[in-house]
Amino acid sequence: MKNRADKNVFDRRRDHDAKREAVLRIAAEMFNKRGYAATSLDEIAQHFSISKTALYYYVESKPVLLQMCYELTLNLCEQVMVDVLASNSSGVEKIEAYFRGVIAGVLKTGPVAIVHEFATLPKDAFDQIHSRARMLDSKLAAIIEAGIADGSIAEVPPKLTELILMGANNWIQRWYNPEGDKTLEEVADCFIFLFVNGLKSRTIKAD
Amino acid sequence: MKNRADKNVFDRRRDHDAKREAVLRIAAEMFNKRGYAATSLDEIAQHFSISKTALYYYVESKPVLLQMCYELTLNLCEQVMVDVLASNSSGVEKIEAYFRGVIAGVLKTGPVAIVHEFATLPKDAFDQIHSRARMLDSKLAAIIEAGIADGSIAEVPPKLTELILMGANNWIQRWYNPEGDKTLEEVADCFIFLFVNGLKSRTIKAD
DNA sequence: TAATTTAATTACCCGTTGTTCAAAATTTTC
DNA sequence: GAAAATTTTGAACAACGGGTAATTAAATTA
Repeated sequence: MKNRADKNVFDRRRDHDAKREAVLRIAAEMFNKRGYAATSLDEIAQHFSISKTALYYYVESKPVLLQMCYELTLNLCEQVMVDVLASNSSGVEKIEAYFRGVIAGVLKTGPVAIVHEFATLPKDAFDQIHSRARMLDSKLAAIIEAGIADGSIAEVPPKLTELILMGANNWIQRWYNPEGDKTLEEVADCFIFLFVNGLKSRTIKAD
Repeated sequence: MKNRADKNVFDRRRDHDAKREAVLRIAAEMFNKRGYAATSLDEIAQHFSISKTALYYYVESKPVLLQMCYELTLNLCEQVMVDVLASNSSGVEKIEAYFRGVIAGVLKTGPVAIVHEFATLPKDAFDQIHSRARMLDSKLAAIIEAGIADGSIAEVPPKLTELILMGANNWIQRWYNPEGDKTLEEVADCFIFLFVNGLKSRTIKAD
């Protein structure tokens, strides 16, 4: 469980930003695995073998910590979305590229969207995060609609499909273990295969 | 938000079991939406307009309440699994039947698996719930393996596929709103279509 | 080495929340 | 209507968790 790399960051060299980032990363990880409310600042501090109070040198408050986790994730997702929209590929290909990018990025760099616990955020932060998340949702749904129009995607309800896809994606963070026997690429491949090709075996290749 | 049917249950007629069940149901719902730690007994009590203390007449403790929610869900899922395994249909069909049954049952009758927050359960309860959940997981994976063998399912990694499917399924409880414009059948249909047929549009039908 | 800045700690406050207990209120039974 | 059983409440407790203040320790600069 103990990550020596993270710990060494706190070995008394002055590197405020690096430490803040380390805190953000494992906070996001713990929030994802156990939930925001169930994760105490004490636990986060213990992970670095420092006192709870020391965290306040890097983070304003627990809600703000959550907010920063969200922002890190949203920055990444939005960037992936921009790249995807810039490409002139078909609808399915865009969906595939988006989730591949998000799975690789979010799970690799650590910080992750601690899915939908933003009730405890300060009002203004909540509004901001919430609208950014909804914007991503609607862009994804729009891609699906466009995919149906361009003939690359079957006739599915776009909004519902988007919710299901996001759900499957969000859940990955709960069980994925970097030290496990599955690489990120394998997870992404399986994810994409399931949603694009489906479980059903096909003797006739359509592509 | 207020459910008059639930509330009337508490109008001073003696029906211990009915009241206990009502508590279980909305507790499960709140746990699912907000998370276990983030849901206080006060909030649950307020939903019925009774005092927090009154809950203890029906429930031993908060952890045990969580445990009972899990058990309700596991009972349902295991029953669906038994039915599915009893049928002599192909692998894909079994997968389809399982998720259709679980989506309909779990989301309709209310009580739901408050996904993976069992860290706070009493040790023995934890072990019990955990092993039952893992048993379901492995049975699902086994169905996928069998489906690959019988030729109805494409060559996917069974365990990974199972995790992704379960994730998508678990997440539904977070966003599904019975008062919304989508029926349970529509959700199940979309879910099944995505995983069985995939997003990709197909002019050539393989079945 | 002294002075200053940066980190981290200890001790403490306070609100929330799970839980208990004795007492009150209500319903049922007789 | 009285007595007994069943519900519900209100007050109080203990533990925990977020947050603050004062203090100490370390590291940088000079």
